[in-house]
Amino acid sequence: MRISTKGRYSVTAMLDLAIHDKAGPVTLADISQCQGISLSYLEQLFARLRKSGLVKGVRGPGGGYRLARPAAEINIAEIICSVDETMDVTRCKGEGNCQNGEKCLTHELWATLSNRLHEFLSGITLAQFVERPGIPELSMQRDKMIGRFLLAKKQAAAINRGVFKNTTDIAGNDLHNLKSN
Amino acid sequence: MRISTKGRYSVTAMLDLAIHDKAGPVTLADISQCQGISLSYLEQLFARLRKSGLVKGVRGPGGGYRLARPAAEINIAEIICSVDETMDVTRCKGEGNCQNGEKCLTHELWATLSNRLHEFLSGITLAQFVERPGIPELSMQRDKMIGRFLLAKKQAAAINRGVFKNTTDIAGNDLHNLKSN
DNA sequence: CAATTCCTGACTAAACTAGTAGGTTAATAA
DNA sequence: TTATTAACCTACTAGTTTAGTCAGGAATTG
Repeated sequence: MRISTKGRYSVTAMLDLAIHDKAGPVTLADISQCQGISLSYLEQLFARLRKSGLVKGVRGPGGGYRLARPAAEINIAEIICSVDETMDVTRCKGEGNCQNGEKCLTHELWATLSNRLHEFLSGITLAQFVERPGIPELSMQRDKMIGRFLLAKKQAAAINRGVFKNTTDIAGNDLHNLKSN
Repeated sequence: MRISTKGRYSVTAMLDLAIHDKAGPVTLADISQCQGISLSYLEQLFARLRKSGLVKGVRGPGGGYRLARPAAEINIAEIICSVDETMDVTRCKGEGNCQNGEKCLTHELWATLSNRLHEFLSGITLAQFVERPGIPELSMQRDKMIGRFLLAKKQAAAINRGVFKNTTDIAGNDLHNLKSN
């Protein structure tokens, strides 16, 4: 496991998705502007997130990205691993021949530490962050302030088209069961 | 906080130091050979560890590196931070102006996660790993197997010179109070 | 004295980061 | 139907970091 800016960008973007998940897809252009990350770079990161089955893209106007699973079922370790391909844990590459055909001790110790770190990050879900008290209100307030009108517009349009009639999208997770690309 | 191979190398090397601390200084050449890390690269890493006050060097024949403090007082986060200079946590660099003069939400969330990670790694000491059952025995056994005779020789020589008479070096931590470079 | 080992600085190939550029494809709105 | 939107894809790139080499100097020991 390795944690760099790449992983941080991805976690940040995924949190953004999780916060706005109920309002429909979030465009990369939106995230790019809000978080100060270049659009093309975001596209590269999201290509990996998509391949890992963490997000799904919705094309066309009103499209964007949304979580492929409920926020409660996505943990931080997954996100980081999908963009920062795990670095080789040991020098001997599993062969374990660094000490006369046996694994040397420190490798084993490091592997243990590495596992513990992974377990720790696996235990933290996106939902845990989004559901902290005050976050939804703050989020909505700030989106209005900065000009994320797109989401509001999209949501209104969707309601007009009757999109929300047959799903519980606005309230939660049912949409996650729909088929994707 | 960022975790890369650099940090892994350092943690691995520090664990090696901790394991052999009772037998006296460990040479970088030793670690280099055992862990498969180039000597000069190790020297660069140890320059930082030394500046951070985590290790101290002992020059001359029979010299090497040893922990500057007892293994129980050195945690993993310190080691990683001393070689992998902490990356900037947020885009707005503490100015918090990324959303109309306010910190944007995800930055705050990421900062929280980052802190939790740091706390987690701070809570793990070198001693916790070294003192796991069976480690000292395994360590000694393997050192003999692979040809870490240097340590044995050094230790014998030290005993002959009476080095261990006035300290509890062979048993523990008293040597840590001696002055260094 | 010679050998050992830390210590320092300059240099470098390869990899990674963070982006740019220039498209194509699918869905929606006019 | 046509224009627009936004995902999706590929190739390229300046700058940084990684992981290392090389060449020497300084302290300590035998």
